[in-house]
Amino acid sequence: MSRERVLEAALDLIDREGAAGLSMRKLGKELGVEAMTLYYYVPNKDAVLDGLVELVLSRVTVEPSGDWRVWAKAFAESIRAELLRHPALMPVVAIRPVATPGALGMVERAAAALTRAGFTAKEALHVINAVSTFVIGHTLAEAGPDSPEQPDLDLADYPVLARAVADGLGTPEDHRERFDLAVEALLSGLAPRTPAAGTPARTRTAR
Amino acid sequence: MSRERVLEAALDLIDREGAAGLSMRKLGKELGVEAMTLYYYVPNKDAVLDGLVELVLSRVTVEPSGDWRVWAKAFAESIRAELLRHPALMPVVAIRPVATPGALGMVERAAAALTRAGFTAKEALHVINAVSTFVIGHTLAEAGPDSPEQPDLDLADYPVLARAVADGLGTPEDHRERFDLAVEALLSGLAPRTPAAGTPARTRTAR
DNA sequence: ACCCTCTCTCTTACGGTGTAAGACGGGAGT
DNA sequence: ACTCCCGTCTTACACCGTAAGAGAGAGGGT
Repeated sequence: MSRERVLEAALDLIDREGAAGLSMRKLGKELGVEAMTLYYYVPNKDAVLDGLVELVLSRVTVEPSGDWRVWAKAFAESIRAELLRHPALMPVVAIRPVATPGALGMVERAAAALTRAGFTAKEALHVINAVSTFVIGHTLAEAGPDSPEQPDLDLADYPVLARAVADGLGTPEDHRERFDLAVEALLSGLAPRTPAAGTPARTRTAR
Repeated sequence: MSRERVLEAALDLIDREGAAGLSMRKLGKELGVEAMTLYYYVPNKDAVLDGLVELVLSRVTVEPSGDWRVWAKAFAESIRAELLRHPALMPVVAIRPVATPGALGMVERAAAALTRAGFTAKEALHVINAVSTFVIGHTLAEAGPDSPEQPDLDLADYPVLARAVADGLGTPEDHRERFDLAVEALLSGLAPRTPAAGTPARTRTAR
């Protein structure tokens, strides 16, 4: 028994029964142990949730080399992929900011690479923020509980919407398509404000 | 007493005590009534939450006229503004898809305007999706519970990050700045795929 | 006058939740 | 043998959402 085993079982349970289905008692049962025993390995339920988010996000990869737009897109795709592996965790991820050393390290690496591409430090963080918040927002909508789909009230007196649905809006491939489209749009619109990019910009401060 | 009064009080309570502080019993007390009485006006707690999201989102405005990028940006800003008015509601908003007639009507109007700007119906919905998911993701990060701010472990062995923070990353103005920056980037990167459009720019390079 | 029905509110109760406080067994170290 | 600590369990509390139904009061029909 260990914190890791607890987190692992919790992730399993959430994948299987949804975020609402995770309770300390059930989690204990899963591990053949009484609920209170968990508190020996984990301070409280929130810590479990935080641990899960950290666990999933720690599997995201960034490999900053070459054209920054290329690896940034791969970064975005990596986040989306890891998140989609555990759709039921999305509401949890959405809510909790991650500030673990691991996550910060990743951000730092990406930011450093961006400064090499001509961005200032602050701009670099803006880019990372834009990409990651976008991916979370998008994936939330994609993996979240699908809309109630109320029986017949929302028929087609929304012609444009109806047309789009007929053209395949909402299918899984469509989700991918609109993710690609939007990420590319976002990245293509981002650029170092200082026009002298290409080669690493000279910084005025000693580093 | 009415559904509206219930929702109003619920929003108040959430603004004051956070999303976790909203319980049927407290909400009843707020209205001088027993908890179970609320169930006469509302089928269950989830319906209250849904109602709140709808309520807040119904105050978002779109006025599609002129350059689509201009009103789309205003649209994005309107969403952000309404969401920021009730930060504690963010986690709730993030989780629940809205499919009320009102919301659909808004989407329909925006989509129709976009088709007039040269987008296909599906592309139009993609644009709306990109903008709204982005705004939600971004605002979630902005208004969500701020990071634990663990005492001293995360000092500056993250030089780029430290530099950015020193430059004002994370201040309220910075949030606005990066929102503007990102929305503009996103919009400038979006365009009807079919080049034969009404008014939009015909240059394919990002400005 | 009666009663009936409808609208609204309350009471009681059940099965769940997170977790604080502390008891208990057993192996390790001296 | 005695102590100490580690890991687990028991019990308990305050809270939650809500199912079931009782009861008060108003209003109309006869």
